[in-house]
Amino acid sequence: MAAKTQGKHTSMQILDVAQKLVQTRGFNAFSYADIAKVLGVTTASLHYHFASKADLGVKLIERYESAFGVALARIDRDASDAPARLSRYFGLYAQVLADERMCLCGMLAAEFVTLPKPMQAALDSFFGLNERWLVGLLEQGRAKGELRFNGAARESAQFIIASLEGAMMMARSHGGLPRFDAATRHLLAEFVY
Amino acid sequence: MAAKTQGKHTSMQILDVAQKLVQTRGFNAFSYADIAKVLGVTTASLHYHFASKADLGVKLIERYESAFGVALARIDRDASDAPARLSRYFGLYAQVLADERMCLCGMLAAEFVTLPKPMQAALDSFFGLNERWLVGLLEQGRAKGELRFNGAARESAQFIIASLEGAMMMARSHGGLPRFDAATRHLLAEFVY
DNA sequence: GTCTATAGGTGGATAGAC
DNA sequence: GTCTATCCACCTATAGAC
Repeated sequence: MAAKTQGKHTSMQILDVAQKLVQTRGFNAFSYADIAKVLGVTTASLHYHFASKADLGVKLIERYESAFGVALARIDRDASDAPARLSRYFGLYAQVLADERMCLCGMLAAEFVTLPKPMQAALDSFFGLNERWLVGLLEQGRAKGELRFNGAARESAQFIIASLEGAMMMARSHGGLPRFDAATRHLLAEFVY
Repeated sequence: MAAKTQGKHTSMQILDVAQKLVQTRGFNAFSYADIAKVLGVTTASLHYHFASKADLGVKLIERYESAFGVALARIDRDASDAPARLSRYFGLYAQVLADERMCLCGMLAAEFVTLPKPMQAALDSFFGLNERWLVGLLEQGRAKGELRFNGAARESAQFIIASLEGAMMMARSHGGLPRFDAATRHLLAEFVY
């Protein structure tokens, strides 16, 4: 741990704190002052790193999608059959909820109409990534006889995403992690032979 | 239409406007000024009818739950078999979405941790009503051989509620009514013989 | 019941010193 | 990069006249 880590530090810390705030309270219910309090800096300093709240929001989503992409690649690498991959995919969401957070993009989806356009576009991208990955998994799984579902894979993919986000949202206020786990068992029972 | 409707008017109008605002923007993203603008009154006047925003929020949920209870009773009266009742139940949600609104309580569930305690308690009550009604429907349907599901009815009821709220939330920003309808077809296919 | 006026607070954001 | 100081818009809420 010698050199090589200048500047990155603060921006990353800001994103970490902001992400947690959005995941727990929502984009409209946190302020620069909230972040500043946690990090012991002033709001003016935050504006140096992220000129506007909209800018911060976009960066938040982009980083989240990027990390999600890495996690999906790891699943593809480590798990070979479709049922195992699907189960691991559900596990990604469960991990977030176990930390008492809502999915960043699920929370933002609820606030969608109030968000700046650039954030809406970034959200489209995140859900697009999820959908494409799930569609690939579902089609491959069905072809191999590992998964079952009727109709277009896209419809089932959208249903799975919506159910996961909804289960997360409801679990956070009513039922906790057990309720979410029950939901994923439900989905696995439906899609896995 | 002669006498008999004094005072009720404004309070109801306020609730109507506020409800639409919460359903589209969320509780944290609307203000008394927004309501005042629509109704052509001042914010001071609104505080006469609802002393605080928290008070308004509670009344909003209570009225919503009350209307929901009436709708459920109507379903029980008009539809006799479980599949028809389930389908009608989904239709309640679809109607809300068709007006480009989120379920009032689904939206508030996303904001749960930021809400005043009395609003949280009112939300508990709303979801309790939904759950109990669904549990009754599911158990009766299974007993009659009209519906199929494994395990406790409560788990399936919670799964259905979460899926509906999630599908609504996602449909509002990504996919619209067709996506929600696809989700309900998915659920019907799963639970109905 | 609705108004004017205003209090007291917080929001995001900027200028300029260090 | 971080600070102090500040702007201006908006928020919830109240007092008191009408």
